[in-house]
Amino acid sequence: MNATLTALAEPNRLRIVELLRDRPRPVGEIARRLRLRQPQVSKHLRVLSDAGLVDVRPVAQQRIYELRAEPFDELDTWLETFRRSMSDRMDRLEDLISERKAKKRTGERTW
Amino acid sequence: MNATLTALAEPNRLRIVELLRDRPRPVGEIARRLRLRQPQVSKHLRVLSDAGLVDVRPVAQQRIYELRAEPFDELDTWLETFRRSMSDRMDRLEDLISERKAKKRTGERTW
DNA sequence: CAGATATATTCTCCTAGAGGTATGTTCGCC
DNA sequence: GGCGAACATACCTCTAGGAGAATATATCTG
Repeated sequence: MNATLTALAEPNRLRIVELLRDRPRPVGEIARRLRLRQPQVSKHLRVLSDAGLVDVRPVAQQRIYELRAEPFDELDTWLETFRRSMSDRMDRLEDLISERKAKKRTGERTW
Repeated sequence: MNATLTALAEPNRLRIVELLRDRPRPVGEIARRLRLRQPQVSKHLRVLSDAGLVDVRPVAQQRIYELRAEPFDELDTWLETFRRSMSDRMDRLEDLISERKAKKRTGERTW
């Protein structure tokens, strides 16, 4: 989880990931499109690979990098539980507000 | 987007966010629960606040911090488009494989 | 095998940012 | 008004990691 977030937190790595979202690509193409130097791209891809975000597939001298689904699924699951508890809290807050308004109408003391 | 990821990429900040997921809390309580020193917690909360991940609400000398929903919604949207294109690619790959198998059966040359 | 192409690795430099300690600030209470 | 509690800020130190340049490695072509 933290590995995934750390990997994605770097701006150029995020750009790389967004490039790979469309389709798998070789290192050189990524470097050209993002106007980055090849060694930097290789290094960023290394980090993404270590974090399990991408897979490599050699084709001749090229290395085709592509995204792996799992980390994104995990992130999604994590977010899901998040959005759930946050909307729960919202619901409770709204309940509290409705309750308050109701009591106000009857002249009852609120909170 | 990047601000959100950067804020969440720090381990202790992630722990703080997960603590706040349950309910809003004052600084001292966060520090106690996570066994962190108060200044560190304040600094991390500052980062989270600047990134728009939390809101503050003063109550006497306490500052109650709570999560904001928006950044998580954005992350969710971003992830959505991701999962969509990735499963699309999977679908296309599966199509390719089925097609290949079909041609193989008829003796036609594949790829 | 020589040369070209594609990529990875290494080293050095430099900056961002995390932790620690001390201090500032605000509020409540006697 | 003085004291304590809760929090923020400032300053210092130290390390992780990103950028750049040079070099190593692998593979294809002739």
